[in-house]
Amino acid sequence: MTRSRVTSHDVARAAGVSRTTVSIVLNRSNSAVIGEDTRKRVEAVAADLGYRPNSAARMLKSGVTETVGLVVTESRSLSVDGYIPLLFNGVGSVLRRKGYHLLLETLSRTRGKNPYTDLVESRRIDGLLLLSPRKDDANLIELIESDFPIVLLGSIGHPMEISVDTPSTEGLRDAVAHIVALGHRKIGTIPFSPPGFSAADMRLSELRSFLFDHSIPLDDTAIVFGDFSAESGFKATVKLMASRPDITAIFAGNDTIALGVIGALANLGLSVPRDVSVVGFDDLPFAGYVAPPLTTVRVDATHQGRSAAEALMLRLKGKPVPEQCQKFASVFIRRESTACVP
Amino acid sequence: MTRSRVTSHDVARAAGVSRTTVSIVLNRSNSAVIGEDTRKRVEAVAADLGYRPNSAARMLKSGVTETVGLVVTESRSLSVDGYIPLLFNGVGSVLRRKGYHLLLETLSRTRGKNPYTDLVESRRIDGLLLLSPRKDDANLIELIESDFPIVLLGSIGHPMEISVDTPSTEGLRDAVAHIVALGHRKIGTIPFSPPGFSAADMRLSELRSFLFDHSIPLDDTAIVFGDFSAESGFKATVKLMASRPDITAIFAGNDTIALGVIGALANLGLSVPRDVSVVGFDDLPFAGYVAPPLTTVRVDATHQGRSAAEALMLRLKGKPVPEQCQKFASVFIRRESTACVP
DNA sequence: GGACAGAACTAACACGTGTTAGTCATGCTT
DNA sequence: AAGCATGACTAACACGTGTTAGTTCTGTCC
Repeated sequence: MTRSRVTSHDVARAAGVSRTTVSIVLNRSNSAVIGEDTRKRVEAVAADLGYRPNSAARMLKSGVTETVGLVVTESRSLSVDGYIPLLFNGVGSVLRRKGYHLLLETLSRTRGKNPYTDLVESRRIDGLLLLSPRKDDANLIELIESDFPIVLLGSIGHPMEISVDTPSTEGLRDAVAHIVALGHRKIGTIPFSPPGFSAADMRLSELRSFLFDHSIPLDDTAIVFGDFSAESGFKATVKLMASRPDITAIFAGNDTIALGVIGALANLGLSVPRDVSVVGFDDLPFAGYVAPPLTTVRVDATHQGRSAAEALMLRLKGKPVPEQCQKFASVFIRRESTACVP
Repeated sequence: MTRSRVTSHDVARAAGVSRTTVSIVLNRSNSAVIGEDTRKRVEAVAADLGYRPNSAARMLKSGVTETVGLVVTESRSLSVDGYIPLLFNGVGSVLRRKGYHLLLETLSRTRGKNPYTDLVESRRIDGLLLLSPRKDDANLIELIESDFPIVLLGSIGHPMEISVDTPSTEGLRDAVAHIVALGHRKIGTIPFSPPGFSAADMRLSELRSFLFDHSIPLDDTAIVFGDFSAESGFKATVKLMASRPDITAIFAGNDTIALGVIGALANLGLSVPRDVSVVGFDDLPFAGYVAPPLTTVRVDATHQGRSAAEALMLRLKGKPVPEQCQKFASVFIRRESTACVP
């Protein structure tokens, strides 16, 4: 199309050898022994002509695309949550090092059938990273059981799955202990997504359970669901404080929501942390630098991305993925958005 | 590898026709007329067998990959700036509709030679979207002049370039007028990146010029460079206020930096907007929901992404890209992070 | 002196597709 | 009745690569 490309045939002719020889030299294959001088000459000519193997031809022949897909469901809303970019960074750094490419697929919920199956069946990718998998995804389960290399970021509890998950347990437990120690008893929460997403569901049930350990109930009036964004945090807080003005501490589903929570409280004339304490989640890069600096639970998104990519690389080589790479501890980070109950 | 795939050959045999007929039917080609009943039969068999054309073979034959590359330089730091995800969203929505795929490439600055040229020369993509291009990028200039389909997000002023840019002019002018009307005369700024990036450079020089129109100088002591992040905004503000405690208004390079600015001011015991006014940039989704809601200059990132993708689609079809699609006005958004000079 | 091993290569196939040129009926015009 | 357009297909090539199964040549061993 744009410019007539230089093929291995051209290199062969220019170097006065056969195309096979060129291929063997450039791929460092040892299916045949090539003399030192010939090898040098071929390499020089290839560099001189600026030869680049056509990736499509190579994929076709070898069946390997050196590409992995990263699928982001629209619900794990790409645009408003600061978590995903960090994850990209982690994934990207590993893939770059391994010479792999990343095919980013954003799903609209409307496309009902076979969302990522297309990628797999058209042989466009060697493996798949899937963000925020859903348990009720029949295509996904089929894909997992077909033994296609796939790594989940977040678990759906399937026995054959390989997942890299960030359970909130430790950090959240410490956060609850911290809040309770400060004297708070009337506690609300704004999960980062509507029910159905495993990570949010798990955080919510863990929160309930840890509070219960301190004999503090978390009833439905204290829960208003958000959707990743600061806007949802703002609106949920307005609703929450209208129905439960007695609340003195709020667990936000993520740091972005926490920003909205603080914004809404300020709008209601309440100061953080003097009147209400706020705990975030994720410890996004901005968390320590806003007003007030966010008390939060750190989940290392970049690390999760790296680990997922590394797990997939292992999987692509047919090697087993060690269990201990699949879980990360979270850590409670105390800053200044929490204080004693007024 | 995983499972022996079903090829067009299999479909042909199962339907009792030739492979050519299968290809013609499924591609709705009109290089030959196929009878209605045959067509139905082929389609039924293909669906039944779950046939998916092998993309590598198709690429090889047609020379079209139906993939575009999106290159993000590391400096336009993916992880800390909320602008890029919005851009992705815009790009993604267009590509999805057109049936294109997105190859995301993150560059590390260290890889000196031919960063994205590889993608192009290995014929892995049909076109390229490049974020934050640099004027001193020799590879880029060569690529543009080779007539490869490439759309820049941000301009480098090359006569042959096609770029989708978001000049800050209108919104920034209004923002300056607003700040001046509030009585501010001692004004500082924290650009979103070190010198060298065209967008940041342009915002800075426009800011200087608009201030000059009101006879207000912007000398070097009032400028501390940031790097997209809230952290950089925080630290730059600490430095700025230490050397110039007389400043009463700060133009932040983007909204994320503005968060850090507000955080730092709070840390210094200064309240926004009572003691110092802060103007953000971009109007990211959280801007209206933080405390205080950010006065900012709106730049529609999603729209920019969409337009860039559409421009590239046109370019790929060999059609001209209309000039008016390549520039967007910015809009001043007044919220509550600005107030009268104390 | 012939067998033989190995070095240094090459001819030819296969990967799965899209497309061009060609075949063979069949019905219609003149 | 000969020509001819048209409908309905198919054989065969090309895309650029990696690889298997040879082929030629040269020096060495019995």
